[in-house]
Amino acid sequence: MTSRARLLAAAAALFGEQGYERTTTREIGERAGVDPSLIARYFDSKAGLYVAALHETDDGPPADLLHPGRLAGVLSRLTNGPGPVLSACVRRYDEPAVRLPAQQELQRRLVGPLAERYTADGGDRPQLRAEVAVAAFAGVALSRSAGALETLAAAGVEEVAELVELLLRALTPPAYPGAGVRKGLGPAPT
Amino acid sequence: MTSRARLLAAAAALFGEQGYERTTTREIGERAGVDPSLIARYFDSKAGLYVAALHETDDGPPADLLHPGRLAGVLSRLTNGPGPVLSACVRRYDEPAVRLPAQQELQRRLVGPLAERYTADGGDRPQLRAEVAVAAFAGVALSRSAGALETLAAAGVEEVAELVELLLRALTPPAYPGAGVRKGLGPAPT
DNA sequence: GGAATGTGTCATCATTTGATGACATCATCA
DNA sequence: TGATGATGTCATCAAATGATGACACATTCC
Repeated sequence: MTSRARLLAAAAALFGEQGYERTTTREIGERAGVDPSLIARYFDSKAGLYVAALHETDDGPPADLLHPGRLAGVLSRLTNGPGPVLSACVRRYDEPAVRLPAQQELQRRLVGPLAERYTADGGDRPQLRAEVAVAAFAGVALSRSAGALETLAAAGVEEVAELVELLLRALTPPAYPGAGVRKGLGPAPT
Repeated sequence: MTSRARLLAAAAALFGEQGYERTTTREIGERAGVDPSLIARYFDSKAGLYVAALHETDDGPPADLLHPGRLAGVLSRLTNGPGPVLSACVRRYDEPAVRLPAQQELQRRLVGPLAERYTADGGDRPQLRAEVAVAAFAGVALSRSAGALETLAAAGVEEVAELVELLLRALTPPAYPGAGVRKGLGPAPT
């Protein structure tokens, strides 16, 4: 594997585990087995490497979080760390060169698909509900990997996914008070 | 106001706005109008000041997040920033001297009361559900102040509180699939 | 008055971090 | 062979940051 690719992989992993600011270029170089100065050569700067690494963790076409199995899939993929995209949801990045691309990825991968589903289901403010849903999901996923909530951190992926699914479904229009009819929600989770 | 108190207030504000790591002692000193070296005198270290500031933002006896009005209250108090306690939920603090106290405050102020309510309501794993609820709430609150989710950041407190209440209520036992009976949940939010 | 204690001011240190440039090494190709 | 460009190695810089100690000033108390 080329040094450039090694740097990219190491950066994606470390940014995902620790976030942008707490990851140092020296650390990236060490994990990649590559001199850190090569970061400047191939990506200009740490911020450039971050942006490049963002697309590295991309896993195919974005799927709805409520798509069967997707929730558990995303959760289990985050056992090694929160991932750069979800971190961007909660953190305040000072450098715009970092914040903007992360924001776009967030919208494209998670918020967008959910907003489509909510729109299709009808009801008010689908975009807002989608963002609340993603924010809540991010909170759970990040808390789980942060470890401050011990029971949550120790719980299994299945268990957590089940509860989060309840959360996300609560935001679909039928759950609004007064709208009593529940659409088909698929089989009840075990 | 004494210099010590000024430092404490400035620290509580800045730690809340930016988190622990991104807040520098010089910044705290500047906002407090006090020489940063006094931090070492009164609180030993930056970590010591953080722990002291944690209790500074304490607002009376901890109340259940589902207590009427409390949700909007907490949310509106966070307009200036996420607050140190919620940040601790999602972030991975390396220094144990910082992580442990923050973790305790989190449990005492937010998770504990919710767990009590969930326990009283019956159902499985009240502690886990309480932690998921707090994590989801933290995600929404932090995302709102982080600004990466634009619609959420622009939405009013009332609107957001209403949606978050839906989330939290979805975790009470009656919302589990198969348990169709809804207990009295109080008046439906407007 | 004078010691003692508390409080504020300043200079400075050691470390970390992102970035840069000089130089060596190697591959490709004419 | 020798030139050219890509790639790797190393030393080093400038800035930021937490921490520390020396010193001055004030207040209190005997």
